[in-house]
Amino acid sequence: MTATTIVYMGHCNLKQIAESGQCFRWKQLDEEGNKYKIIAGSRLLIIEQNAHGYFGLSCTPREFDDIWTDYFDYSGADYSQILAKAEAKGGLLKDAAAAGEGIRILRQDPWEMLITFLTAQNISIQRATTLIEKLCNKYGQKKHSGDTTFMAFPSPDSLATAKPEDLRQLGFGYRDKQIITAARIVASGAVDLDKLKRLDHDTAKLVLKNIYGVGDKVAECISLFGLGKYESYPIDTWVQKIEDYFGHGYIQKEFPDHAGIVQQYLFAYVRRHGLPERGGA
DNA sequence: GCCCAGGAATGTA
DNA sequence: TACATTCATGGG
Repeated sequence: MTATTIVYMGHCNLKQIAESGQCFRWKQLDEEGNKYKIIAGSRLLIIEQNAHGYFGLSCTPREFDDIWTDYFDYSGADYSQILAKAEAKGGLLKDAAAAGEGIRILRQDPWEMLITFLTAQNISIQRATTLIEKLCNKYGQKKHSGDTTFMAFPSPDSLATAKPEDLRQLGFGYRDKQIITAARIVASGAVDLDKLKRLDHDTAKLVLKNIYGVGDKVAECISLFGLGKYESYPIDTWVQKIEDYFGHGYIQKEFPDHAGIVQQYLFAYVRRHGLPERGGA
């Protein structure tokens, strides 16, 4: 990689983030899961995790400061504090913190999150990754970074003019209309996703759910990964079991400002260890 | 062939 | 409010 910049990033584990289900355009480049090609919007970053929290990056120090520190969420939450609080609770929360240590909430483009989680509904993460790659190849713009060529995430304009039958042909199934109508709403300016960042969570969620195909879970994912709202709490089929275990609303009550981060730890736990033995908290 | 995959919209009671 | 059904498709 060219222009190697070495930086320290605490509480960051690339493999953990890559497997956390929030990013669909990370490609593992080595055997161990220490090196990835990341495409975010229309940017590319090669990143490699070395020992003791040091990382090699394919960008200049200035690009790291201007773009990637924000992407990796180094201007927001104090992860060590949240981890410590979860550990102190003991039981499953302690185990979840251990299972999820190193996960960070990536601050991604809300437009990209909208289309990504519309795509990912009711299919496996692996299949969603394949579909999104096809979408970028067909509707994205070709970009260059050094000697590497890559496809940027498609613009709203580009997807707004896509044909339903073409999306079907790619394998999107019934999501074709959802994606095209969402693209048209954003391309027309009827919904300004970036402005949602300045609204409170509940209001932003109402706007999102008003988009055809966006239900509770997808809205929470967009809010968490695209709007940077840590209080968002996506409840999927796995986390639903966790809710049954703790009692409904327990996590959000105990971590009102950071439920989404804890949700990521719990998700990491159930995917690795399966569901906990019995209920009660 | 059957079942599931980090769901959402619609209909029914 | 709480369930049930439908929607497409690929992979195990």
